[in-house]
Amino acid sequence: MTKATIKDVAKLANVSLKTVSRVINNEPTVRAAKVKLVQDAIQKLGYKPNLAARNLRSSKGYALGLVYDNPNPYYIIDMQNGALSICREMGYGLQIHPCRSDALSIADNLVQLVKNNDLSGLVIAPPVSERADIIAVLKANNIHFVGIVSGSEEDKTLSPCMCVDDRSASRIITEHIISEGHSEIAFFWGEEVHKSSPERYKGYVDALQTHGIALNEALILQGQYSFDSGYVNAQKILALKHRPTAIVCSNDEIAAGAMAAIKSAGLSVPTDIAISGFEDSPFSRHSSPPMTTAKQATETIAASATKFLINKIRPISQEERGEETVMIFSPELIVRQSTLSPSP
Amino acid sequence: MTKATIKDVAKLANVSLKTVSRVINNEPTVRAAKVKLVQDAIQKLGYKPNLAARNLRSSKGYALGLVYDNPNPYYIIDMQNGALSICREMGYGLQIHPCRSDALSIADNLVQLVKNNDLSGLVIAPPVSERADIIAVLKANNIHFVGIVSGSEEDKTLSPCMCVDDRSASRIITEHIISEGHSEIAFFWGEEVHKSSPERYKGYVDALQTHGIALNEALILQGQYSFDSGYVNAQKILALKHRPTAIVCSNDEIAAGAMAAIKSAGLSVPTDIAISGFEDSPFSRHSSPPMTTAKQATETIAASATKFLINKIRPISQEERGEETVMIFSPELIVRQSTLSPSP
DNA sequence: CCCACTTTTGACAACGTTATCATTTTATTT
DNA sequence: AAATAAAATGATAACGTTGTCAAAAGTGGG
Repeated sequence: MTKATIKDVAKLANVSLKTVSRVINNEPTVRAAKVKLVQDAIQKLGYKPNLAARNLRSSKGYALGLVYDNPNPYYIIDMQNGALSICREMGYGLQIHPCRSDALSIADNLVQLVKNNDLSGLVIAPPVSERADIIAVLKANNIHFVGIVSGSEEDKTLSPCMCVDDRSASRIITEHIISEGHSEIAFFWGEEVHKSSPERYKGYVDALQTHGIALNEALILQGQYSFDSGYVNAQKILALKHRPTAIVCSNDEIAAGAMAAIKSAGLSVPTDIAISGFEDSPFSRHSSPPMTTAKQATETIAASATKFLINKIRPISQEERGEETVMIFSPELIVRQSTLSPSP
Repeated sequence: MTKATIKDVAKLANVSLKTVSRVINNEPTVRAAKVKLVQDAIQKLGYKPNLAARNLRSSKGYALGLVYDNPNPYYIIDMQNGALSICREMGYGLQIHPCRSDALSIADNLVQLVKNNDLSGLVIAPPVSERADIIAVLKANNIHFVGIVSGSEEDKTLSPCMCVDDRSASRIITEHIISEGHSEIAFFWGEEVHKSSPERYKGYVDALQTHGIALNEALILQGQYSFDSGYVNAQKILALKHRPTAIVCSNDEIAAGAMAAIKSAGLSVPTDIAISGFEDSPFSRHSSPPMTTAKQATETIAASATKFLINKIRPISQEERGEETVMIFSPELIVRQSTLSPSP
């Protein structure tokens, strides 16, 4: 009773072990009548296949791995939830694997991870997904994976991947700001290791060019994806003799930092300086004023990536299959007060 | 080369399969000389045990599950990282399992989860860990687990568990506020399903009693662990003809909401009303003014829980063992401007 | 109704490990 | 040095599933 095996099921259904196995894996070559017999027996015994045995014989793994190196908990959680929703649907477990993408040994670590935990594949978030060397090692070791990356075209190299079109989104944000009457617009970078940051920068540049606004190097500041970075950079901007009237920030945290700096200098957002973020973190809605930002459908993207990966891994069951290797997702502009010029 | 097995190792080391197995599982009854032989062979071949085979034969699982139902990403991430640090050290994988603690089927789901994914045990965060019915089912199904709960004594029932002493921490926060000269102090609850909230309430009451301050029902408001709840409740408080001079909030998000409401009513924190939170979320440091709060060592707690669980699961290897069934952790008071009365 | 052909089925080996228990080696006692 | 106990080792049988391949059962054409 504690543990029904295929043997028990076979006995009860009066068929061979192999036939039961066939039914379980719904192989097509079993007569309908027997299928029913077996299924009833399975039902009656409450039989559950033994994972270990199955994996041993078929050399398949236990779960998928989710690899990331990202300081933003909101982002990670969305990612996890997206991946998990599909894993559950498909009967996979999900193991998480945060890591430092700048560690030297990371590629080997990932290979180890897969072997040691018998994972069937990896879903890899940026920026790990954007490191060509790591990807190469994975491919060399025949590890199934799918990456989530920033960027729209060029990087077919990194396939298979899900792409987030940060560039367009950033362009759209910037154009929104321009349409609010600004022409002196600063840009705050995040880390360069995250490819999203250069992409977002490109989008900013695109928008300026389209509207014939010249780039002003003095208004473009390097930094990290952090509150403090935004704070510090905003102070620098405030110290300029000729201040910009808007700042496009690479993410919400930077924007929050910038906003704090501006307020503590006695100025106001958006009247004195307009601010935009990127990511739509919960706090962007709660800041005062609420923050204009771009919302990535992180959960959806992670879900798509996971679905793609599982399809890739699975013994091509009939129709499913044939999804694209590269899918593109476009973040959505969310306009809030932090960029809305008071009506004249 | 692709895959070395025990057999290969045995051949190279010129010993039997079983001896190799013994070395791998460091069983004590192998002569040092042979151990060395075998280890060298393992080294040379780059041998890695096959998880599936091992699990099949020994009917053990190879990953732990982390179960939680908590809307706070910072908390979850800390939990995950704490658990993961130990898992890695001990060679376990970690599967995550967020869930709705109010779902009826949750206990069964957990049992399924363990069976389907061959998990060796569960680390369970509140509030799931606090539901006696779920715990009972787990015990009935012989599933190894450890819970993380709020509360200091009474609940030996829920053992094995790691306890967070929310009550004392809340008392300490409240006493700090009293020592700043307040005596009209409101309290904002979180959800009652989280046992942390009643515990924190008790701590608040303890402090008032100790200092001979009478409880004022009008200042005690139900709510949820959310920004909006804090906002709404603060508005209610502000509408009172006799306003309190401080609010003790059940967590940081509530506090952030309350702070926002107070500011948008044109009042100031802490001059008009002092505010305290609980949890030390990153944004509590970045709010203006920065927020007094209590910091839970979430990562440490999760790590301890995980270590405990693994010790429990493992074939008692010599010395290790004998940890307590109930461990208590005390959050630490962090004083920031939101409760500091301006010096007179 | 028989033969060739396709579909369905089952017997048995195999996956890589650990458990059991008998055997050999080493240590201890007399 | 023999006898006995203790420790170390190995041969072989599991664990529960799927892969292989041959046998059995249908199907159709003549």
